[in-house]
Amino acid sequence: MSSDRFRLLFAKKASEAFRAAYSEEYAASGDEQVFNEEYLLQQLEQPKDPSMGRFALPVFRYGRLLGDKPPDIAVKVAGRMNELPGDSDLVRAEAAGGFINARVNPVELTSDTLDRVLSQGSHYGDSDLGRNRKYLIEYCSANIAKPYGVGHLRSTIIGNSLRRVFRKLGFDTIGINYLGDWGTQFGKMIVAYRKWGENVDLNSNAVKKLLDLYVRFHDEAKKNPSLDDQARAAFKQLEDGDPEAVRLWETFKSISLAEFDRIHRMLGVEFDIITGESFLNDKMDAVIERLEKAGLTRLSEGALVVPLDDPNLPPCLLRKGDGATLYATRDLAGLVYRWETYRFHESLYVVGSAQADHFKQAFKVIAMLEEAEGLVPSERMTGRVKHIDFGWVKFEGGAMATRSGNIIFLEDVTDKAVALAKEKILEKNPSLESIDETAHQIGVGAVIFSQFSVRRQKDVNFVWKEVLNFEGETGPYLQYTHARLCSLLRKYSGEITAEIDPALLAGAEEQRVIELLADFPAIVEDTARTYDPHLIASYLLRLAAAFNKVYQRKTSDGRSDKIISDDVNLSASRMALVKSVQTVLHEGLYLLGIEAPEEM
RNA sequence: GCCCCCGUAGCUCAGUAGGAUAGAGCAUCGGUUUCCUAAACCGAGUGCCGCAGGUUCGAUUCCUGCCGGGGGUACCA
Repeated sequence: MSSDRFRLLFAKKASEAFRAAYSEEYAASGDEQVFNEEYLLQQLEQPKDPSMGRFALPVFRYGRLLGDKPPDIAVKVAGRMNELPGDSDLVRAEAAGGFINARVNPVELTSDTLDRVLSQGSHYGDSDLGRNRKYLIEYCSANIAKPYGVGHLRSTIIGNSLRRVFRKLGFDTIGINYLGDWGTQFGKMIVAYRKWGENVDLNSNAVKKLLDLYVRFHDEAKKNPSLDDQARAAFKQLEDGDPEAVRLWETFKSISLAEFDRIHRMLGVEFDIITGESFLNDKMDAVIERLEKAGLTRLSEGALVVPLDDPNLPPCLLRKGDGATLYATRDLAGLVYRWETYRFHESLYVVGSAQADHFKQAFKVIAMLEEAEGLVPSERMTGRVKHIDFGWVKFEGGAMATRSGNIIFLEDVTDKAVALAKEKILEKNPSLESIDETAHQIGVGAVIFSQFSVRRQKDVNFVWKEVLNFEGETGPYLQYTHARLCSLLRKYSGEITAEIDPALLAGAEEQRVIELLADFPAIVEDTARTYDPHLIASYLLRLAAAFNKVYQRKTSDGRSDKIISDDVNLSASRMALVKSVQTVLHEGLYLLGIEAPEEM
C-alpha cells in the first residue's frame, strides 16, 4: 500500500504520541527505531472491515517494550495523537483493542480522490516508477504448426495485461512473442507431411489439417518407435539447411503466423516484437563457445552439457548426441541476446509452471557463466530474469494435451461466448445499434476474465458452464456496470467537475466507493510487484459491487434513490462519483485487456 | 526415490510481506422494476482453514513431519 498524505500524517503523529505518552520507557528502550515514522508507516495495515477505519496500526508488539497492555497503549497513544496540534481534522485516531484505527476525514478524502481521478482521467494511477527502465515480457509463445488452444490463452492474456500494467507505471516495456518455430517437433511434422500429407490441401483450414498430421504422428509412433528417429533426423536436416526441409518448415510457419495474427486481433492482444526460436539459430554457437571458454561444459553420454552445482537439477543440455540443439540452447542464446541488446531492468517469461525446472536450469547456467567470467554486478542479468509461472488450464477437470488431440480450440470457446452474448442482447436490448461488435466485446471479455478469476499460480478449470456464465463475478458484470455508468453520463446534461460539496457523498456506501477509488494506484503497483493481474480483476469486482449498492439503493420510503434528480447539487456530486468510477473501471478493464462497451 | 505447486462453505475461489467476529461468487430458497439497462440489488446458512507438532503476545498465513491432488525429474518444448 503506497503512502498518501493521510498515512504520512498518521505515522508522524503516532511517532510523536508514543514518545510523549511513554517518555521514560521510550528513553529506556534503547530501540527508538520502532517509534520512528518510517517504521510506523510500514506497520500500517488494512482493517478486516472497512467500517473500522481506512487503515490501522497494531500495537501488540509494544506491549513488552513499554510494559503496558496493548489495549491500554492503544488508548493512550490514540488520545495523545488527537491532542497534537496541526491538521487535527485530517485523520483521527481511534483505539480498538490492540489496534489504533485511522478515521480519515471523509470530506478531505472525497475531494482529494475525485479531484485526482477527474483531472487525470485514464492517467489516474500512472507512475514514473519505471522511468528509464526497460522491461521485457515474453508471453504467448505458441508453437507453430499447432492449433491455438485455451492453454496458450493463459500466457497470452497474463502477458498482455502485464505489458499494459508496466507501461502504466512508466517502464519502457517490450512485449515479445517468442514463437516455437524450431525444434524436433518440426522433424515430426516434416516426417508426417512426407508420409501422409501429399494429398492434403493446405489452402483451407490448414491449421487443423496440420494438427491432424501431428496427432497421427504420435499415434503411429507408439506402434512404430523408428518414426521418432526419423523425426530427429529430419530436424537435423532442417538445422543443416536441407532445401526441401526448409521449404516445408516455411510453409508450416507462414500458415501458423497468419492464424496467430488473426486470433490476436480477435482477442485484442498486442506485441511489440514477434520473433521465434529460429531467430536465434546463428547466435547459439557464440554462447556455447562462451560456456566452453569459461570451462563449464562437459561431454556426457555423447551430449554437450553444463553440469549444475545444484543436486536437484539435472545438467543443462546444449547439444544432443547428434549435434542438434535444444530448447535450452536457444533460450540461453535468447537470454544473452536480450541482455546485450536491451540491458533490461527485468525480463519476464510468462510460461506455464511445467517448465519451472527448465528456467531454473537456464538461469543457473547464466549465473554460473557470469560468476566464472567475473563480471561486475552491473554487467550481470542474474536476478533480473524471472519465470512468471502459472497453473494449468484444465478442461472440465481433466488435462488437455495437443499430442492426444484432447484440446479445445480457443476460437470454439470465443465463438460460443460471442453467440451467447448476442442472444442476451437480442433479449435485453434489441434496439442496440452495434449488436455484433458489442457481442464480440462481451463474449471475448468473458473468456479473458475467466482466466483472471484465480491467482496466477493456481490451476484454472475450464468449465463451459462457468465461462459462459455472465452473472456474478464475471467480465460481463464489470462491463454491464460500466455500461450503466455510461448511460448515466449520456443522460446527465450538467457539467461534471470535482468542485462539488463532499458532504453530499458522506453516506457509507458512497464513502466505500471513494475509498476503493483511492486504492486504485496501489492496486496497480501491487499487480506489478506480484506479476498477477488477478489483483486488478478482484479489485474491479469490489469497485463495481460497491457502486452498484449506491446505484440500487432505496430511500427509507422504498423508492429508488436516483443518481440524477431534481436536486441539482446532489446530482452534480453523484455524477462526479459516477464519472470517477466509470474512468477507473474503464482503465482497469483496459489493463486486463478487456474492452468496455458504452452500451450493452 | 528426489524437487516444485496446491489442499479454506455443497461447487469455484479470495484472504494483500503473521493480527481484530475467516469472506465473495455459483448453486438453493424468498424478496425488489409506475422501469437513471433486473447481465443488477436485498435477505436467508453452512466452515476441526487437509492432519499433527513447533516458533510467536497472536498462525488460514512462517518452520518441520505426515496424508491427499497435480506437475517436473538430460538428448521434447
